[in-house]
Amino acid sequence: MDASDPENELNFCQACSVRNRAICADLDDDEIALLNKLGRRRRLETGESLLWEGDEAIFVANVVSGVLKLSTQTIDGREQILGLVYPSDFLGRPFGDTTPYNAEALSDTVVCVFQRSDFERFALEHSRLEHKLLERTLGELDQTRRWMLLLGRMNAEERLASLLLEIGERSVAATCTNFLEAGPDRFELPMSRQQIADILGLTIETVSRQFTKMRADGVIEIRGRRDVTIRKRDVLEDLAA
Amino acid sequence: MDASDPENELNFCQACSVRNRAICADLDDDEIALLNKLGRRRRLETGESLLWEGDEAIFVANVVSGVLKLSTQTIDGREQILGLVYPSDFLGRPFGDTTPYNAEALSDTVVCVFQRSDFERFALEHSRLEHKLLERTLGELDQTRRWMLLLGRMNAEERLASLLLEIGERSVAATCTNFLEAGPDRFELPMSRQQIADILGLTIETVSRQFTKMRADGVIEIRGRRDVTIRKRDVLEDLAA
DNA sequence: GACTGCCCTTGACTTGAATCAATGAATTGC
DNA sequence: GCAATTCATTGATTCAAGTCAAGGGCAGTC
Repeated sequence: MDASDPENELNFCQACSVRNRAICADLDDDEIALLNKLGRRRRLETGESLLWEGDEAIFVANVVSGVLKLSTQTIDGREQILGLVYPSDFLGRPFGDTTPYNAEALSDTVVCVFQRSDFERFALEHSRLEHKLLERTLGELDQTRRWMLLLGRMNAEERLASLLLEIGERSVAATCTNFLEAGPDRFELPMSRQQIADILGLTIETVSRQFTKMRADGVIEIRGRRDVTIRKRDVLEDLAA
Repeated sequence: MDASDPENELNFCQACSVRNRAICADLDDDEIALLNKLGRRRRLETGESLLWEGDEAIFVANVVSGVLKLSTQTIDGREQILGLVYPSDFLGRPFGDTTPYNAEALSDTVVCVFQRSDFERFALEHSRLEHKLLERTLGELDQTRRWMLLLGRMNAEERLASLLLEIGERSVAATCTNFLEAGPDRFELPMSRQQIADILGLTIETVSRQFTKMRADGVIEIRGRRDVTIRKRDVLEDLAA
């Protein structure tokens, strides 16, 4: 048996890298052992989907590593990304019949998956888990609402500035040492220009023009396509306002 | 003592009109009696605020009657309405330090207010309440995310169509018999044109033009400023898509 | 190292919503 | 019952972002 293959570990929770940050954080060893039996690890490759909007809600999951996007679309195919999901974040719709969004891996990803029915039963019996889930859901709601101000009232420049600042924060928080190792001022974009457009409610061309403008103004530096360095954080923060 | 004044009733929960729909619905009589001691009723006049964004989170509340708006704004004053809160809905930010939005009454309103600390203590000890709150928060998150598709990807016509359909549904659900008594096809708008603009991320002029266009197309009928009748529901649903 | 394909960028033009400005209609107060 | 005020509509114009179209550059492959 290969201990480096997460699916083969007998108690993967013990060695879980998000053990102290995910909703399982407050559980004691016995509870963790029980939960461990209910879940299983699953790898997703870049571009692979875990949930489809409108499907019966069968799974819920914790993200162990990687990034996923949550999205929805209009009937005629315009996509809107609803949020990004980083390690230790929770994913899926407990206590509901249908999945309210698509979830697709933006990078190679490992998730810890539970049958929704198993998870719900466990949650109802272990209120500490349910409490953690409540706190997390309330936080997510706050963040989603902040995003509404961006989508409803900000222009293209303000939107991109806000996103860059947020990705900087999140990529540090998610990895503890983000792999470009330069704090929130240097990071790797986890998504394409089109996906950035779908997050910000813009088109790919508008996003590209804003990147060009910010680079021309010396606010950011871009190496390759995805390696971003913030050069004038104060200016960026003013823009995001 | 005047029993019609909610603030003077000894056990207002017993006669509460949202008792079976609010988060208190699953509590037994003993629990209700306890909760009753913690809360107090408060009247708000149209335009009066209950919560201010950024303030320390001191209160949480249930809406008993009336409608409130939740809003936030950019530094330079552009407002975005984050949601409408109807009877039986929950309001405020438990398990968080600061209030994430402004809450203002759109009509004369009665709320059932709790000190956040009291409410949290009660919730932690009564997991049925906490479970209800979790379900409600998850539902709110779903709805907020659906709204992101509107703000990010829909044009003015689609936005107004979506809002009219939603207000129709909500005003029936909230009042059981909405007072114009004609189901989801006739209802009173609980807000001004400016507020509709702030909900939809548009300007008042654009909203007004869309109303005019829908009326000209025979899709809706408007008497006065706020009494709306849906004449061609199918067309409106196609537009909202 | 050139071929291939996919992103991404840039330019030219269009368009939908915002802005600016004026008028009209409803509500409030005197 | 009329003035005052607020709210809503309509028109003219501007502008930011979308659309359409053409290249450019990087990554993988043979």
